[in-house]
Amino acid sequence: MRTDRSKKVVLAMSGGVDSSVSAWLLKQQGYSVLGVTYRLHDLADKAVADASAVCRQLGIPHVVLDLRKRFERDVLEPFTAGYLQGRTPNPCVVCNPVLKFQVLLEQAERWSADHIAMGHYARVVRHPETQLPAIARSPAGQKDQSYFLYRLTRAQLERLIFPVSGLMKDEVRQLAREAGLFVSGSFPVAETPDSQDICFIDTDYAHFLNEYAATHPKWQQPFARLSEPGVVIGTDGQEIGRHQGLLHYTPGQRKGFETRSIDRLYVVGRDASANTLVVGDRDKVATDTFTIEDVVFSGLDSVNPDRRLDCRIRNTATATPGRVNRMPDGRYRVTLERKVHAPAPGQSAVFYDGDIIAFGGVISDMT
RNA sequence: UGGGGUGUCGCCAAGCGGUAAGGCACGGGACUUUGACUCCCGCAUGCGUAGGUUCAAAUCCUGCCACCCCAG
Repeated sequence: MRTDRSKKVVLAMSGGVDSSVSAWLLKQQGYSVLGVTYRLHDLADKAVADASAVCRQLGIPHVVLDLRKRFERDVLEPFTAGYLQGRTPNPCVVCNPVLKFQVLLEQAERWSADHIAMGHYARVVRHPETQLPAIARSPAGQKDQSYFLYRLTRAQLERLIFPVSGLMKDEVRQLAREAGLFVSGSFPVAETPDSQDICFIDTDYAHFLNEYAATHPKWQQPFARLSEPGVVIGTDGQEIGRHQGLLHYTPGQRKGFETRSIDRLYVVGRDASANTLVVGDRDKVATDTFTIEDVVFSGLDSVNPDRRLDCRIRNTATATPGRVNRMPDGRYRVTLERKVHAPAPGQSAVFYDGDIIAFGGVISDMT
């Protein structure tokens, strides 16, 4: 007799603590679990081996999907193109809805499962006003990952389960210990390090982009240009130092260039045509207004200019209250109650109604 | 080779006789599923060079070297 669809779930597994404990929890709750591990790039071998070991231990089926082609097309290409346009892209924000969660949905269809699951620290709730499904912040505070999930589609949200959503990170590690989970090489799951930085880069992004460009002829020329050293100027236009190639800088950055100033200086802007880097004092890169585009609504399906919401322009920072106003061209103008440090075109601004994500968009302009 | 000025870490730069501040860069950590920011730690046995004065000199004196400016 076939398992009831409503008790079947497809879970993405990375071999880390969060997804491994998620698998264990789902099984405890009586779900029939299918573990899925993605091969997104060539750094994925360990994840595949580790996830496989956990699945074997839990006695759940495990499939490995080679998504390298899709990942390159849907994540790497836009990421690379974004840097070329002088933006500061956030690959995770794209990868989640377009690839990771979408593939789970596809796999759930194939496996006749009603649910998909991820080991993220976030909750899925319904907004009390609209009854729309939306991501909400995790009670785990510091570890909350809701910011990276604001672009998930309604279809993805409707089926989504976050098994560790009510837990703190150390509680998850404790469960891993109690469950006696091990990854490959008999290394305890509880001791695996937290993931951090871009998953497909093991050096730094500038290094990665140059190598990527080297193997993709169409990118070679433009990236060579972005790697040419040039002049650093102050906001008054005076030359005060040298930079090592505009590719290495993003708004608000303080490091990586040399000046003959005795002050701490931050990247204010880049002039690609003149190959100059403009730097200034910290207050020069703080702003309380900017524009977002490509907006995705979640908990709310529209927004009133009077509505006060909490804005996050990066995952880690505390939120800043503010309002948004729809412009004739479909973009939204953001006005915050306090200045924030260096919002960058290409980065995302996510608006929360309390703990629930109302909507979010991509920063397009600093004005 | 007449006059004036300057030489302290890769870059700025304090110090002005009492035993080398600070900022940037750089290296290492913390933080971080994006870029950044932030926070810790490290970083000149030596102050252009050779002597001298002094209990004690980057700080005073002298020679030399280098660079800059003015006057040729």
